[in-house]
Amino acid sequence: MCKSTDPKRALFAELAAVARALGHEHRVELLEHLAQGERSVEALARLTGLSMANASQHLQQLRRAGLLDARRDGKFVLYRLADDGIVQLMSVLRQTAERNIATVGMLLARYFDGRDGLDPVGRTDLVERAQAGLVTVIDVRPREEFDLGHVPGAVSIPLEELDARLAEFDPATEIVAYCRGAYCLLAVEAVARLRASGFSARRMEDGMPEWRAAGLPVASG
Amino acid sequence: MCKSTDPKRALFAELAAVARALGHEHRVELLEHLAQGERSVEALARLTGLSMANASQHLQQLRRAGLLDARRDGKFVLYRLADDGIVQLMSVLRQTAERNIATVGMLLARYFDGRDGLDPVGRTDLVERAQAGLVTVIDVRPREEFDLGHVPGAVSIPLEELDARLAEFDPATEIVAYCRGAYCLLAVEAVARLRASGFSARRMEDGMPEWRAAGLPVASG
DNA sequence: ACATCATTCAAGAGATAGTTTGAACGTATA
DNA sequence: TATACGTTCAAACTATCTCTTGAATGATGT
Repeated sequence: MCKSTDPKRALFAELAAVARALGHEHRVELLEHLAQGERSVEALARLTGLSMANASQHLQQLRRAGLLDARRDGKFVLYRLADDGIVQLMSVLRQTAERNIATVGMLLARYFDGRDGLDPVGRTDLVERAQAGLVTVIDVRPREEFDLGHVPGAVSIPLEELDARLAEFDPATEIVAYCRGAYCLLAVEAVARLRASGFSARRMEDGMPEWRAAGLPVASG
Repeated sequence: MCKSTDPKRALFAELAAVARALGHEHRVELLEHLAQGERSVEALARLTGLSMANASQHLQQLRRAGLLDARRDGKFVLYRLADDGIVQLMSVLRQTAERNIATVGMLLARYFDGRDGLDPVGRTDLVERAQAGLVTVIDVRPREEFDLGHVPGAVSIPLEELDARLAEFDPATEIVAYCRGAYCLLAVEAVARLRASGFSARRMEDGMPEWRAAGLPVASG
């Protein structure tokens, strides 16, 4: 049998260490730049907007994980990918992210689609108008995110349930949809589908994080 | 809003979020078990030695990253991989780790050393050769895992039963054993015992999760 | 209703990671 | 030798992650 418990754990730890090295936005960005060729710390710091010390530390972390090699050339230290396979790793990671995170796939697929040219609804007064029954506010994020906090009076309708639940809406009332925020297009998609079904629908500006940051009331549970 | 100052940054952040979900030893181990099929929290906690609460939290983290789906069945919550592509992601991650981290290579070498130095059998053609009677394929995982899906034509012989069932084998036919995957040593152990008993035996490359991910036929029940 | 079991939640202590700051190190040019 | 510049180091603060504990939730069976 897998008398492997010990060594297996060690292998899992190594895999996790490599994954953890990829687990920071700045390091992903650095790798993306390095995929195009050797770069100095200074060049990378400039490209990413990081401080030199910060960039240097992230690069060393990537090197410790075996993802980068470094060599000295004059006063510069040049970093490069340790292996072409790392490009493949990034590529598979991106595929997984695109399959699994609605945000990414929709961002890439429909960003320039012009589906949402119309003006979004502002945050102010939305709660009062919702509670007065003048508009229906729907939260199209996954239900777990709704549970963690949502606009008071909003109804949770994850995007995948939307088509099945069109009957719940009053055709005479305008629908306002919102989602995660800056880069999330769930609400854009929801508005497009609602309009295609004949409803009056608009998108709320930004999303939940901005709502929260604006100090507006948040309901939960 | 969905219009971004920098959509690239958002993409990097999503990639990093997925990678970070893989960036912990326990979560890698959980994924490795889930690659075999659906499992309850209790089963995973037992398999990994984690407390229920801890296992639950790691599983929820993986689900939030889009790597797992969960469904309720009676009093159990069953988790499974959200996508077969995740097996590929793990596989590429493993390749990178093995290429780049000396310790991984050393660990693997130490474990397979002397027991299974010889080349494993590839997946291709294995089904035809098995059905033509040219080889005997045995599945040495526990029977529950066999029932959830196995290589067509394979015989279920959990490792504990192997010694008692040696008489079932034709000494003239080569035996190919497989188990859970790259880190599972069930098949290595089986091959070692079969060879010690005078049979011609080899290991199949990887295991069931990779077989499934390769789109090859899977028998069940 | 009640008890039971699997799972999740909530809160807190302890550990780890990220960023900034300023100083130290190495290499090149004056 | 002295100076400039790219890079790294060290320390400190903050934020985030991990794990444990004990209670709450949800489904099942008596």
